[in-house]
Amino acid sequence: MHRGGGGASGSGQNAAEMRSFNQPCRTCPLRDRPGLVAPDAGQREWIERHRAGERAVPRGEEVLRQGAPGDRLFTVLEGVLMRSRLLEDGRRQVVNIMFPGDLVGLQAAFDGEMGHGVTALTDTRLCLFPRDRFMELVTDQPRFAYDVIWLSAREEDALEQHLVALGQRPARERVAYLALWLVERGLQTGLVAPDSAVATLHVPITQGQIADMLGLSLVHTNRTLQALRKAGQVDWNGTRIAIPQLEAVRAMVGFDPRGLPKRPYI
Amino acid sequence: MHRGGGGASGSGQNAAEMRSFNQPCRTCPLRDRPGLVAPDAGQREWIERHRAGERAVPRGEEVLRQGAPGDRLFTVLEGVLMRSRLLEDGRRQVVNIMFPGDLVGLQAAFDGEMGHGVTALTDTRLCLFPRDRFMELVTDQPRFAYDVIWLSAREEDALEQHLVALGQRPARERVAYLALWLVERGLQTGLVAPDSAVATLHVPITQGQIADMLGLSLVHTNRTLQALRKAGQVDWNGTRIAIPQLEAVRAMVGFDPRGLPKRPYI
DNA sequence: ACCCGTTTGTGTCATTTGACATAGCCGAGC
DNA sequence: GCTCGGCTATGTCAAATGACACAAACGGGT
Repeated sequence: MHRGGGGASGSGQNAAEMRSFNQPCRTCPLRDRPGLVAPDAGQREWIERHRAGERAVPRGEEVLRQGAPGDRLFTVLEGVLMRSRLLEDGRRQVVNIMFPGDLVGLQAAFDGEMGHGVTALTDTRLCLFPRDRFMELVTDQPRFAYDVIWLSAREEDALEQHLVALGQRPARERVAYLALWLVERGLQTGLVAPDSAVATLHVPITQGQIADMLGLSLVHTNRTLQALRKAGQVDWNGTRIAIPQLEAVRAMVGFDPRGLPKRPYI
Repeated sequence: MHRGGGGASGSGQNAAEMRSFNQPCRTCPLRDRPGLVAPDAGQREWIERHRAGERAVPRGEEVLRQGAPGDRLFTVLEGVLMRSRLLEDGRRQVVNIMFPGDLVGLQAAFDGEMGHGVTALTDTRLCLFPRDRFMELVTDQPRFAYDVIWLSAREEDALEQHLVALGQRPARERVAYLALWLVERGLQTGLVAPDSAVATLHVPITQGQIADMLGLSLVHTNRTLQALRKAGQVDWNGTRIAIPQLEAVRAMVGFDPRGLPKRPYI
């Protein structure tokens, strides 16, 4: 993990640490998110029939462990999570960051086993579907099939963008890219105020996690963050990403505004 | 593209360079591939009704151009293709390599516009679906929806693996990883003889393309290839990837045998 | 057989990034 | 208020990788 240094943490998580409860879809916190299209009443009814309630996961907790059986799927209702893969020797790659509305665990639903772990970066609420019931939903209701494919395609697109960043961008651009990507996702999901002078996303992410996402060493990540801060381009401390000149950073990173259609969710 | 050097190519491709023809699904070349599960007669009938014939694309030709309208999808019937993204300034990231049975163009079917280009590495045959007809197929026939989601999940998994390679592996491991990944895909799709003493895949890939896939410079890629060759681990020339000790390389790369379930196709 | 553009190979040097060591900081728990 | 562990910061040095320049091999077209 982030090239030496750092502790293993490990964190003895178990299902008991999640609180479980149930709210009707009518009151789903996703309903008013600006970048999301809410399902209609008919769809909500189907969802309510197939889901298995909600889970609250506190910040830092592992939601799904790599290698665990892929017997459930989640929609993120509230909060931000991190998806990461561990190598045999302890190196870690953070693969993507998940925002409200995102569907988590799809790949393992076929593989049988989670290829990556999922950890809550903030306190989080999740909407749980047992695998089999989810599959019923998808095969019985074409509209959901369509939406799942839609979400899949978007997730794939995000991974492609990250791949480009890792493959082609030097450290500075890479960090700026990630900051921008996160803020844009925040804008989409209503976590970033669209009108404030400086676009700002509040999420606690350590420099070690940034390093593990961007394939940089912890030390170099630290120095790059400072350079960007001094240059006034990106101000990223442990809990807050601020991008003073959004347009300038968009230009540096070659931001593609195509990435902002309204997203469905389930 | 591969950090300076190299030519732009460009290649004046147009639809006229593809030959178009039609074969019944009964004779689809994918039917006997070892790692694929063929659709049954009922499914074939639906596919035949929705597809718009085949295309033959010669090696080197661009099948889909980045930025083009995403109004069609392909299943790869024969051959190997490359999916890549161009940055504004000419840098290029090869995102993935597509094998027989893979579905191409799904993401653009929603975005409206191709986020990446697709180029044939070998002479290729494709099975074409107009976007709208494909969507009908998926929404009318749950079985297809399931398979498309399955393929999506697998593609996502592949991109995650590549992401790990770019983020966490040094050049040598990276190249070995890619060689292994390609050979395993070849085994799965019947392009690599499973019983031969040395696992070998015949695909013309230039060192520049390898560099652009792994985020290495052309020169460094060249040197790394030579090192691996001298070490007897991977023998990769422009047209042929041979892995003398498959197990040794699998160990070096931490190969996860979970990745080899039979794949559906459409 | 010849030409010419592409691809591969090699030497030398510059730059980026990583490693290690250490110090300051900050929040959680006693 | 103190201690402790993880996080952030900084200095110095080493290693991996990239840049440039050029030569040799290859391959397709005339």
